[in-house]
Amino acid sequence: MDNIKISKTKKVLKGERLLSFGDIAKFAHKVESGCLKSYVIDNTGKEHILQFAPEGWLIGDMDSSTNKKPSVVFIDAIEDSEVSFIPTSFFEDFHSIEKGLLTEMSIKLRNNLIATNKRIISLLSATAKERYIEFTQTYPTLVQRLPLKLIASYIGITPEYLSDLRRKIAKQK
Amino acid sequence: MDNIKISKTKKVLKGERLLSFGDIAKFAHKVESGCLKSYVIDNTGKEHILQFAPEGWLIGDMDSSTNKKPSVVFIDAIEDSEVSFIPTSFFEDFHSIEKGLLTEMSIKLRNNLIATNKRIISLLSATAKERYIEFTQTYPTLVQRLPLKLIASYIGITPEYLSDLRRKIAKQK
DNA sequence: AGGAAAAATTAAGGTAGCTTAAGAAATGAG
DNA sequence: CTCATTTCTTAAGCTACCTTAATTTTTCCT
Repeated sequence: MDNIKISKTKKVLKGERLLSFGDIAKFAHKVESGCLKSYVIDNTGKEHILQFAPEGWLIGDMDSSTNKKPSVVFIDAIEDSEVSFIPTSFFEDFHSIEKGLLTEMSIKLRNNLIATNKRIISLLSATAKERYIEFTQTYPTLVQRLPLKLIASYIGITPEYLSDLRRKIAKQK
Repeated sequence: MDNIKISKTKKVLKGERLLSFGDIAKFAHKVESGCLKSYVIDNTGKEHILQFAPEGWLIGDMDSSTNKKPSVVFIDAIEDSEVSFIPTSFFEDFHSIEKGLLTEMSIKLRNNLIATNKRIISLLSATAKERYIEFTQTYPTLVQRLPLKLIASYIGITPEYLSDLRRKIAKQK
């Protein structure tokens, strides 16, 4: 959260892991520079990206940190990054949080929920092509910055099929 | 929210609509009895269910009510229900909300976000069969109560294909 | 600059899940 | 109880998207 100054920032290199499957998340992270991703790995070994976190974004596993459960997600740096570590104990008990901060948190939770719901709508009701176009419109800066295979993973298709789609989209112009 | 007593409850009949595409949501709803659904309709005219709200649940379109946008979702009663109407003005400005209620809301937002994230994981990384089994385990009472075609819509498949899956699941026992 | 690694493309063949359509079963209204 | 409506099932043919694998292009490292 913007108000939390208690955490030091740390440099992490591309490829470094901040949370692993099975861990109980002790920190959330605010990205100061660079970019992180959170993702799951399915039965067949394939990676599915839940979130990208470029500068200014928060990332973590709320289920693990809130409920002290082993995490089902991984969090890795996908660029060299500077990241602050926010102890999850900090917002464990909402009752003990000062009102201003709680308000700020609620707004973030609400916005996050709205965004997450949009993604569900998209996954349920749009084709792969539509989801790709939507992604490029919603996150134009990420499109320029991230490998296509990560974008494919985020929108729920294979890199090969995304490549096909891009060719078709380019052709029809 | 549990604390909000200001809203009267109203009976709504199966099939009645509480929110339509294009409306700006003026109310959220707490279901006292019965069941509601929220859903979108895609380009091809197909319905995709975002949420079921049986007794005790809240339902609404947060994006529309927060941002005063025309809604992209519909909310209908799927059983005869008793529903309370919570004016969205009530939680429009988080700063003006009393601390206890804000805490309660934050916890609900957080839990909702955790659940919503699980659904994204499921949509990205599980097969239709796995999603169906997951649904029956997560919402056993809804499975007994709802038409299968609504469950199919929620997990993102057609009723015909769900029927196939159920036959295969039954056979392999 | 040069070689290795990562990312992207292309193409052929495959499958999960969809479409259409028709019939059977269950539910509901009068 | 009966007719109408909704739900569920079955099956055949189809398509969006996947798998595998090979090639090209780009990026990265020293």
